[in-house]
Amino acid sequence: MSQDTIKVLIIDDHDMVRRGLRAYLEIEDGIDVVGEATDGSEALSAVMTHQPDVIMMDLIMEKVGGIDATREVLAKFPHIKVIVLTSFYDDEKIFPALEAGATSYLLKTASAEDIVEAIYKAYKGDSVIDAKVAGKMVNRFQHKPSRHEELTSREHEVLVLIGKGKTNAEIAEELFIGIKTVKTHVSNILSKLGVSDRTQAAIYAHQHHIV
Amino acid sequence: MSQDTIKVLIIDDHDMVRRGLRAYLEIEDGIDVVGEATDGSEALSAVMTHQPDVIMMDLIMEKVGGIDATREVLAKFPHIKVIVLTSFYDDEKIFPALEAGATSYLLKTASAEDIVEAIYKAYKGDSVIDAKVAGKMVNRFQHKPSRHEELTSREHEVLVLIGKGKTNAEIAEELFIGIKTVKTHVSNILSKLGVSDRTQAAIYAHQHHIV
DNA sequence: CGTAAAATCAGACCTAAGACGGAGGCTATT
DNA sequence: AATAGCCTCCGTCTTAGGTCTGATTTTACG
Repeated sequence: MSQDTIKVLIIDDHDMVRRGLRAYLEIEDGIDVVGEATDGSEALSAVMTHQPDVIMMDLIMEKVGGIDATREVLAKFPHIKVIVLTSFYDDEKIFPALEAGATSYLLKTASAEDIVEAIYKAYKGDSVIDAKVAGKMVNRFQHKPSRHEELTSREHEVLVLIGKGKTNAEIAEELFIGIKTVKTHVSNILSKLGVSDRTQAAIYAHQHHIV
Repeated sequence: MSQDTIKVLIIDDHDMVRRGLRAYLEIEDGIDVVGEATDGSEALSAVMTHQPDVIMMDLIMEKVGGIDATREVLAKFPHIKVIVLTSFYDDEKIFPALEAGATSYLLKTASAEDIVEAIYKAYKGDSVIDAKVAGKMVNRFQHKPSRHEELTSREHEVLVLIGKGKTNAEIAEELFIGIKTVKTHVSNILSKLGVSDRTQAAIYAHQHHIV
């Protein structure tokens, strides 16, 4: 479409960040910031209004998060490139964002050059992944499908209750099963997660946001 | 000192945020951005170099966090006003920051006007606390000193290890004390936190980000 | 229909965890 | 000098947690 200038839409609830980003991008001849939105819920209409080529997307916003917004936008406009630009790099954010179709994943510690470069690359169809984030991705591919995905639904249910600090007796009562059965589930959970007691399982549950 | 212009130092590891902030402040006649730092470790030297009246301080930075930096700076320059400007508003950040001597606490969702106003107020000695943060403070005063602050340093240490999933034996080994002693500490921790077993204590530790 | 996985329960067994009570040494504050 | 809080440790006792082996029933799938 636009051969020379890339139309960029900024979606971020931090006014300050939008300002900073604009400052970066407005001095670039090849880039034109065509609009802004302050929440994922405004994303779709902003996209329709401004017809951007690239979206700079924050992940954590008041109403609708960036991941959902990305999914929505790409469902209707699959040609748009979404660059995630956020402060966080934990597993529970990165992978859903990429699954939702984000092209690149940058951290807000990125420099102006990094960001400008990422936009040009995204426009060409290339991806830029922050080094810290890339490290996480490597782990993901080297190892496991996040062990707890192997849990059966019942085991998952039990793990959630462990994560809430329930005792076996309480779990049994809550699930209308016997304590012996709960113990069986707990044992299976522990070995599947590769941990050695319920406390570590509870920690696992919290670190993986299963609570 | 400076009757008409307030000298402001920005400390934040997000280049973009620094840009945005500068954009806000540079159009203000009464405010002069005299310098920047990208990490808490640079804070002290930057303060000595630029002699600011007000510091805009991010909390989460690579090496030295904003809370420690605030403490350091105020120890040597108690007349400086520190405005915390961050994305987070959980208990474990807010209160330590205020205890460290921060004057105001703003979120990065704040508008230009909010920030400019906060700087003028801070310079006069007034505080500005974001509404969301203020809500947390009210809770704090209505209720409790976040139970775990009653923990002794040793107990806190033990709680951290519980939060890492260690057994009593492992904790004993790691702290060079007897298992019996660990048990005593654990018992005290449980009753102080108002929980009934180590698993709940571990969950508590994670939810309050003491890990 | 046959098979495999999931869910349920049982008994025997062992151990870590936690409660309770008591106690001595250390340090800081008054 | 004395009080108070913290850290350390001991023994005893009870129970919750966890393993292992094994078994029955239900559910799902080809």
